Amino acid sequence: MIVRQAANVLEIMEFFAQARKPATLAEIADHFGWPRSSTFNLLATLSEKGYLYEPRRRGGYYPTPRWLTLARMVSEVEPLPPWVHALISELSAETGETASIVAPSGVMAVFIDVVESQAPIRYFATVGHRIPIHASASGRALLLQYSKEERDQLYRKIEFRQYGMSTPISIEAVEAELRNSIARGYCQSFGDYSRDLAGAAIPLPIGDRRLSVVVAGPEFRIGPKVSDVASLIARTVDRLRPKTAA
Amino acid sequence: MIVRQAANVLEIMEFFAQARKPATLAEIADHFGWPRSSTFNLLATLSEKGYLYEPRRRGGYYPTPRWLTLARMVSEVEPLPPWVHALISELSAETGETASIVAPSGVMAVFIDVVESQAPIRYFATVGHRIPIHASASGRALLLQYSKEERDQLYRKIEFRQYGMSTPISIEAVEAELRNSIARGYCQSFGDYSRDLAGAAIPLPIGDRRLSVVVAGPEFRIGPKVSDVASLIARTVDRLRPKTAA
DNA sequence: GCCAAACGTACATATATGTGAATTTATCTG
DNA sequence: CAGATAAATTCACATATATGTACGTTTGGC
Repeated sequence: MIVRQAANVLEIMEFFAQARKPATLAEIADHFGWPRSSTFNLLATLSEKGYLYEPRRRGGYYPTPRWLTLARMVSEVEPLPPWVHALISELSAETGETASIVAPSGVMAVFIDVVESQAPIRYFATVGHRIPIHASASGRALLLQYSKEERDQLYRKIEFRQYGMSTPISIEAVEAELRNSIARGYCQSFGDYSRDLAGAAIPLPIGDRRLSVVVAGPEFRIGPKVSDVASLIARTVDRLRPKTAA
Repeated sequence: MIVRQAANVLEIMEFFAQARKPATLAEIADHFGWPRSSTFNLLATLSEKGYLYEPRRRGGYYPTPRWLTLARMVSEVEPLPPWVHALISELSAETGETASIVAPSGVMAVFIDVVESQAPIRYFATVGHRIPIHASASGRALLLQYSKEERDQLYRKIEFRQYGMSTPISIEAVEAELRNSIARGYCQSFGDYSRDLAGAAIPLPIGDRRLSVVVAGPEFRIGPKVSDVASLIARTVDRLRPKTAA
């Protein structure tokens, strides 16, 4: 069950991140198609808790810096080493595609750092974006770091659906693709989950964290050069990763 | 009306900001005394939206860096000029008390930047903290920047309550205190709202934003030296504020 | 390797909550 | 400056939602 008002808080936050300016109750209510009265209650709650304020008289609401304070406190724990962000910046610059760091979350894979392509046609991903772990290059690069038992446990929770033509729709199909990936030296996906989207990924264990790096973009651009992209990723990781790292 | 599940999202976020480590469903449910089933729904919602993930197998939930991404986007708009944070850092260091920047929000005043005292007994305030605008030194320093008409409009919404012995409980009392503040050259408060708490504040208009600076601490420490603190604030502002500023 | 205890998940139902209509308050216009 | 218009707020009621209960799953102890 989805908790509506919890989701609404996030929607409001995303709204302000886009709008980048204060918004009145009416504007927010209209934007989301919410009743004014409900919007009033929500905004009042967020204000009361110190997360929204009215910077100018009658100038509407805006988030307080409290979000930033909290987000910083939370993100200071186990921050990604700086070379990891440098890695995807460089990969994105070199390939012209979107490069990301991905972490596991149950049966899903979550983007935890993203550098977007600058191309007009590009893979649009954001931090927090989620994709099925078994139906994506980056996800399978995570699965490669699991033991067989761990994978088996996961498989039981996965609901196999045919997202695209090449989606693996059985445990055996996933395991086969994992074996191929090992042989190939990297993971790849061609529209497994999102149409027209292709990507190359490799595992990126950091400390005891199981992460992966992925470069993804439209199939017609990535397709011809997957293996080049994959080896670029591998070489760049080799170069940037501190030699002493665990 | 307070929207419970909206507030709960914030509580969870604050919980993680304190805990600074992943927490399982059970831990979170127990911490707040929430039913497991409700907690499950909430966590599922936050996960689905990409704000929570499970970094390790069976290692519990933790916020994704998405919070940070959004908070940054939001806070990049009209950031406080760097000298403003330097101002309160210096004031806190010099006085040993908590120094803050405060903004108006309806009948309340909100802390938008805080440097906390290092003293064992200190004023504990955080960004997002709210106090009644009429019953605080910093709030009245905001009111001084309002026109009489604007103040009158505000007064109608204020619910005058006797928070402490010196709380102004009428429009006339507030106006009188504002006159005193002008004569004195700064605003002060002795337990107007919080017991044993005293502070000195002055207006700090920045661009078209009406802000104020306040130094606050326990009455026994601040009391004897309010006017010294106030003039220190004024001098420091004069020194740090760019001369060309609007 | 088994058992027990803890944890995570699904679902029907009572209830807290979101909503539409009405009221008050503020802003715009001529 | 008054009348009109739009926004913000309040409140009672129907309904969507949080929860108690029950079930399945995982883990750690022996």
